[in-house]
Amino acid sequence: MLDIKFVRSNPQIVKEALEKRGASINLDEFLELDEQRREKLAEVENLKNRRNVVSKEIGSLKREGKDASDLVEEMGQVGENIKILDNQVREIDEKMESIIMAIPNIPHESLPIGPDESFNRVERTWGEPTKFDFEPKAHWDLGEMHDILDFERAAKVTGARFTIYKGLGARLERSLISFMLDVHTTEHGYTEVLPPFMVNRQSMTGTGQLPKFEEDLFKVNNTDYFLIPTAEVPVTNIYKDEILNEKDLPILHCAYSPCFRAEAGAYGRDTRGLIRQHQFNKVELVKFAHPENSYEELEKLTNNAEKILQLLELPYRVVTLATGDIGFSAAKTYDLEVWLPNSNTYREISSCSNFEDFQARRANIRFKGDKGKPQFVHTLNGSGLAIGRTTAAILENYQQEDGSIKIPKVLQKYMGVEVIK
RNA sequence: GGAGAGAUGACCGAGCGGCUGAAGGUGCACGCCUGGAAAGCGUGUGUACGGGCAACUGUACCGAGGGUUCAAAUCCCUCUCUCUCCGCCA
Repeated sequence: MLDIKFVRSNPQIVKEALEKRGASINLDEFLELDEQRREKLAEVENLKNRRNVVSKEIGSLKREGKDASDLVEEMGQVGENIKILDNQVREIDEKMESIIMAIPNIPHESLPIGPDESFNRVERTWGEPTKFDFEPKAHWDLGEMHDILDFERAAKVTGARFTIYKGLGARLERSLISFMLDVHTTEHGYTEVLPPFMVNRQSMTGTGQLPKFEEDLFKVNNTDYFLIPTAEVPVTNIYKDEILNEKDLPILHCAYSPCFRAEAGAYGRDTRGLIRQHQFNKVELVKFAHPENSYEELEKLTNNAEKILQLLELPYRVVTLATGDIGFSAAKTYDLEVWLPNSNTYREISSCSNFEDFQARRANIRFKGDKGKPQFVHTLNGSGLAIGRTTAAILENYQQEDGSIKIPKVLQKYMGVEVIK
């Protein structure tokens, strides 16, 4: 969420930011409530002060054995008034809360401005789109050909948008998980975490999935738990309500988890293959950074994710999301897009974002140095990478004319074979 | 699932109706001491919100939410979490 003081003193900046995003929020109502709240607060605090002072008087009078019944009676009335005002303040608080929790983050000034993804800016391209002197097959066809991906039986076991990995397919998926975690922990300095795959409502609110996007989540029946849509949620919330030591920043975590997404509103899109599933695997990178250098940390994090694609020798490009395409909680996002030969296009395989203090304020994650007050940390995260889409990219980019699939050099020791045929 | 114990500041830990924002300790910061360090000594050290240019000041906060009371960390109720024992179990 945004800083209420900032909203109060810079309403124009906030309005412009919301406009760039294409979000509509009734900010004036919020500001009006804020004013009302402060009035009521002053009133009730005066009464409470009176109560505190008089209660002490009553105490000393009683100790001296004197009569205090006048004061007691007066305080009875004051107590009633306090109760009424407290309720009014709470009502206003709730209204303000529901408004500010629905306000998205303010986009960073470096973003291209525009209403949709066509305004995204390509920053750089690595490698060349893979060339074939035959018609490249789709990864779902390759998967079924080698009997390593089974979509039909998964539909029988569960439903649409689920996959059974089999044999070397399962092994490829597992190899990618291990490979990515190994690179990030040994070469990039991240500490591995294996978090819970379900979280409570508070955690979902902390990172910004709730209250606005409940329909995108799977909720576990008879509990208040949700299946995580990304490891970002449990890992970011590790330090919820904590004050970190400034010296420990930045804190770097990487985590493997399955991800569960309802994909509401995606009917008919990407219905074939591994691209859009209700359950997929992902290795996530999460950082807790000092506000002074969080944008440098974003560059590094993006580079860390890119490194995986480079080691796998998969062609990709880096794109800065435009103001209208960026996620609710993010201030700036780089998408990494991998080349998929069969669809003849780049597809998102990682999304690396700086949330600044937006999530930290919601989840109450702060740091403190030797001097000075606690401040909110900046949180960042990025996929490093989405495993299912990586598998798809490998199948399509590494396919041979006879349908066999070469295994990228760095994966061969994990796979135990050099080719799937 | 059954029985019991507990949740207090960065951390440990006292307090169990009013004089407690909270003893004591640890940690941390600053100063003294030292050639330098350790030890020792001294001083300081909560958060949020409101008001004030500021010094400062008001309110709230002792797991969360309700209640009793003139007054609650302290009494009552509900919930959450942690620990111990029993049962069950990968």
